[in-house]
Formats: sequence, structure tokens, C-alpha cells
Amino acid sequence: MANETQRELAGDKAVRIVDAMRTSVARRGVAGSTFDHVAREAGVSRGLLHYYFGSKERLLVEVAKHDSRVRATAMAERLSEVGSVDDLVSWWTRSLRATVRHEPEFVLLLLELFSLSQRNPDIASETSGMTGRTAAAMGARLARLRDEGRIDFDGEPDTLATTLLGFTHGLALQLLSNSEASLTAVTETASAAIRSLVREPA
Amino acid sequence: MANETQRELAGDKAVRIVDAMRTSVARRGVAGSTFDHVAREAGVSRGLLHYYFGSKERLLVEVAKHDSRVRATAMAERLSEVGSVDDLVSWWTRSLRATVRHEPEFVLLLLELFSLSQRNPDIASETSGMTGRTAAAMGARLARLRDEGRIDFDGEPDTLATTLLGFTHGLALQLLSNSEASLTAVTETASAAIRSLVREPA
DNA sequence: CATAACTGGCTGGCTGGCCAGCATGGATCG
DNA sequence: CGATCCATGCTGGCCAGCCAGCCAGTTATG
Repeated sequence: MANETQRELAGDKAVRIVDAMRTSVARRGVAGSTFDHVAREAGVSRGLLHYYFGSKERLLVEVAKHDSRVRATAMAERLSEVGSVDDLVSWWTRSLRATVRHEPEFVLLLLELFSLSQRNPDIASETSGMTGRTAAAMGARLARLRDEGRIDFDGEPDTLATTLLGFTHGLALQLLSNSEASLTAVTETASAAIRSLVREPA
Repeated sequence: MANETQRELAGDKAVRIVDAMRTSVARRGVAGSTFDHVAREAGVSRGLLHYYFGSKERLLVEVAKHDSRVRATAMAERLSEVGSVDDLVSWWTRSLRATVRHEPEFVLLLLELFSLSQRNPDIASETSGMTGRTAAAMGARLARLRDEGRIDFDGEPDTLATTLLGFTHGLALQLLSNSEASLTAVTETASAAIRSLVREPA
């Protein structure tokens, strides 16, 4: 075995552990996600978490990696259907609303990871890689759309993508934590802002 | 004494404790901010934290309250100097850059509070009150500027304020966690988006 | 039978909360 | 005016509970 971290992490149980940890962190936070809880929810023994991952920290890194891949793939898929300015804006709006309403766990996980990143270099690089890859995926698609003459915008594709992603995360937080804020009103305003960044090609 | 929570919290030591806790939470996170550390940094005994605040949770609520007041006041002050669309956009841009560069602790504290809000109703309402009051302060100023015919925009002032705040938080997070992202490029793009939401009065 | 997968009891370290008691300074009394 | 006595701010040792990590041992696999 080349690396004790890589102990057949594709196996059924390893996947279940990463999954359970992901869910638990979103629900209870990192501190509340004890090996005991996570092991029970994954249907394995506590010792196995150590056997596979060695430490809580490395398990968290694995969670971040996994989410990164899933997230980037899902986004690339949806974005591939975007073909015009209108498509792009409505895609952005819909994905924000869907995130807030149906999968807030993702935002909460991201929150925890950002928090941990302040103190843990490994998690920091993984988290930064996660947002970076997502932005890169979006940037690539934006560049392609511009090349194909379907949309136009100023500046680098990656800069635009990073900005859009930042808007999404910020509004999701705002909307999740402040129940008084109106989801529709805020997303409408934000859509208008996004639209101004992208225009029909000349 | 009417309420044991209100044990002369204006006192010198109480203030030092809240301050030390604030700093520590931003640096070490909530879990890492043990009574032992915080007490040492505030220059008081561990027992005093309990004497004043009763529990860690209530101390955190106090930190949130304090920050809320400070933050809203500071923003209202700066915003009072804004008198035109250009002023508003450049104020927003400058305040985002200043936050990222000079006071990331505020963002990190907010991050921790958001995270805790998921599990603690008291902190949730305090955090939501914090962003709510900040948005309300900005909204009031925006409404005034519109009434005075200095700027114009669509929709409710509070909706616009909430959106702008969300943008700020999201970009700050993005920029703090992803060192590769270019601060100037992203803030420029974001400024353009903001500008589209506010226009000269007809 | 050998090796890898897996289990769960154990432990040392740490943490929030508790509380018995100390110190300080003002009021009361002789 | 000095002695006595509290009230209140404050201290730090103690404790019960919890948790990540360890590891000796058991089960599955080939």
C-alpha cells in the first residue's frame, strides 16, 4: 500500500462514512460531528473512521474533495444547456433559489469549511481548490459562450465567474440567516445586477 | 439586581471580556475559544466569565450584540457622506476592499455566528438582528437619498440594501478564502454590477 | 493459514460549569 | 475614632462528562 490515506477509499464503507460526515457537518457543525455519531450514521464502527482516514482532519479534507467534485460536475452539466444571456441569468437565479430552498446543507458545509480554513492549511487549500475549480468550470463555459458569439462581457471569464459565485454565496447566506428578507425580491434585484454584467454580442 | 445577565456589563472587565472573546472567536473559532484562553487574554480569572455571563452561549450573544451596534453605527456614519450615485458605488467598493484587507476579523466573526445560528436560536436571532439592523440602516439612507432626488432605483430600499450586503459578504468570503482571486479585478466587476442597480434620478 | 478488514473498550487530556472562599471598601456600632 | 461586619466583585481549584486517538483482538477473505 503506497499511502495509508488511500486505503481503498472508493469502497462502500468509506463512501458511506464520507457521506455521513458531510451530512453531519452541515447539520451539527464540525465540533458536533463526533466519531461516535458519524460512525453510527454510516453504519460502521468508530474504529473504522480511524482505520480509513487516520484523523478527523483528514476525513474533513476528504469531505471537501468529494463535494468539490460533485459540485463542479453538477454545475458544468447545467451550464452546458445555457446558450444565451437570458439563459444565463435565469440559470443563475434558479440555481440560487434552488440552493436556498432545497439544499441549504451545501451552503452550511461551505460555511464550516471556510471557518476551518482559517486554522487548517490542508482544509484551506482543499476549500480554496473547491471554489476555485467551480469558478474555473464556470469561467470555461463563459469563455466558450463568448467565443461562440452567444454572449459578451468585459474582463476575464474567471473574474466574472468568481464574482458571480461570490454573489451566490453571499446572498444564500443572507437569505438563509435572515428569514425576514424576501427571497423573490432579493433574487430579482440580484438578477438585474447580473444581467448588467453580460450583454448580447455586438 | 433585576436580571443576573445584566450584571453591570458596562464595567471595565466585562468590556474587556467581550472584546477578548470577539478577537478570539475570529482567530480561533468558537470551539477554540476556551474560557481559559479568553480569560487570560482579557486579564481576568476564568470564573469571572461565568460570573458575568453565566455561560459561553450568553457570552457569544453579547459579542454579537456588541458587534451589531458598532457595525451599524460605523456604517451609518460613512454612508451619511454619500450624496450621489458615484459616491455610493465608490463607498461600496472601498468598504469591501477595506474589510478584506484591514478587518477580516469581522467577516470571520460573522462566519462563526452564522454557523452557530444553525444550532442556537438565541444566537440566530441576534445574528439575524445584526444583519437586519445593518441592512435597515443602509436602507434608510438609500430611501432618504431617493426622496431627496439624488439617486434613483427600483423596488424597496431594504431589498436593495439586503442585496448589497449579501454581495459584500459573499465577495469578502470569496476573496479571503481564495488567494488566487484578484481583489481589484473582482471588485471592479462587482462595482459595475452595483452601478446598474442605482441610477441618476430622471 | 495468512493477511487484510474491522471492532469497540480504554485512556489521557481538555472543557464548561460549579462553588467555597478571599479581598476590598463602605456602613454600622461601641 | 477604631473595631466589626457585611455585600459584592472576583478568584482558581475541582469535577463530571466528553472526545479523538490508540490498540489488542476478532472476523472475513482468498
